[in-house]
Amino acid sequence: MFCLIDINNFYASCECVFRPDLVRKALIVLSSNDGCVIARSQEAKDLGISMGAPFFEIEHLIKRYKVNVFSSNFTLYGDMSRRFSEVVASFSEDLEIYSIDEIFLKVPSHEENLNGFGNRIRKTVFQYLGLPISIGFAPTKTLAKVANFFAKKDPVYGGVCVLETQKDISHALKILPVEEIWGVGRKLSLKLRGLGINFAKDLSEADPKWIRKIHSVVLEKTLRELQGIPCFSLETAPSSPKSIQVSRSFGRTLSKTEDIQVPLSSFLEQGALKLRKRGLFAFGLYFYLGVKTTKAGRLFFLSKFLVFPEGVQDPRLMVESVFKALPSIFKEGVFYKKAGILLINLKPQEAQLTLFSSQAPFKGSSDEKYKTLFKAVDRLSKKHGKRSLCLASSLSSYWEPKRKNMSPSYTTKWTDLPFVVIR
DNA sequence: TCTGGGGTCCTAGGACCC
DNA sequence: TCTGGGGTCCTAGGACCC
Repeated sequence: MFCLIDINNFYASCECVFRPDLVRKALIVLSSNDGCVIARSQEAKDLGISMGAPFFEIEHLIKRYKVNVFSSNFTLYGDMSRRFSEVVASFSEDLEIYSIDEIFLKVPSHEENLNGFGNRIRKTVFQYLGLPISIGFAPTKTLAKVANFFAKKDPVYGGVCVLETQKDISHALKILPVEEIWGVGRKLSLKLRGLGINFAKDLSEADPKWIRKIHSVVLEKTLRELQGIPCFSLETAPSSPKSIQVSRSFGRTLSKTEDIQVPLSSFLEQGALKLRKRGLFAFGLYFYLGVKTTKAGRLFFLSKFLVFPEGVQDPRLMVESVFKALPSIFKEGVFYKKAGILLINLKPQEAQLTLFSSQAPFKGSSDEKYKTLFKAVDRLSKKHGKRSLCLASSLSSYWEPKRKNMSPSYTTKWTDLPFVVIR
């Protein structure tokens, strides 16, 4: 059995821990620049304040109902999240930290009373951290998400919902709207509804092969998970990130080079810090600027990609390269709203000078020889980050073995390259 | 006027190879 | 003149998650 533990209204609940007087009051947390709503207490949700709503649009509600407003404090939330996982880890060794406020758990085999187990976790987390949580139990991760949904929405469960029997599962799927399924987003739910799949039950009863054909293998897995067949396993080992991003909206428009350089270098500094903390080097980096378009709220992004064939971790080096390349996307007189950097191709060690080799057979003239070599360099360049240097090349002749049991042999001669090839 | 920030993964289609 | 079939790799774009 899987179990999904989720903190209710996480950011809002974190703020309440330090302001107990605000428990059971309407409270919201705003994004950076206090632009829009990113978390709401239950009472704020009940007032009709929606997720992601721009602050100016709900200002009248804030005033009328005296809603408590907080700017976000991600350092605090990150710290609470870490403590949350420490407490939960004392209940089971097999756990996956899925997000800042969610943890998947494999239920230890000796736990027979799931409701009791769930209530013990709830009590402990509240006692140690003051955070309210919801818990869902089920045979697959997707179904545990479903169980968690009901544990949170329906007060009859008291925060713990167990979906174990076929009857309970079937009943839950019958009333769960398709867009509430884990992995089914806005677009997909519209598509599914168009096909007459309105509830989770409909998806679970569809033909898996057909679902794969009309959408993807992932949705097929989701379908099987709804049937109780586990397709997504617990990812217990914390994985190394594949990209690191730092970005911000400015809150006002910027149009001078120097004004853009300040946030960019700060982002690179923060990105580099994250790299160092994890012992990673970036072999590529994007930086981008967002310009407001005529369409309300829409941004258009200009970006530039830089390659670091030997890997970077040093922020000064990154800043230098980015500033140098900035004019290629920056224009005087344009008003920028947002900027960011994205570090990719992250690897644990600084690259050594590596020699790559490639072999390609050919017969014939000297022209063909160079053609073959160019091709080999091209292939290597593509394979190893689009920039490589052809330092040397050799030609080998092949000799048939003269006797049985003898391996074929090669003689190698280094060629005189007329020039060095840089790609 | 004012609209977040940080991730992952899949697919389609083209280029290329044998 | 006839013109297969199977594979890999890469990229852009889209969708999803919190």
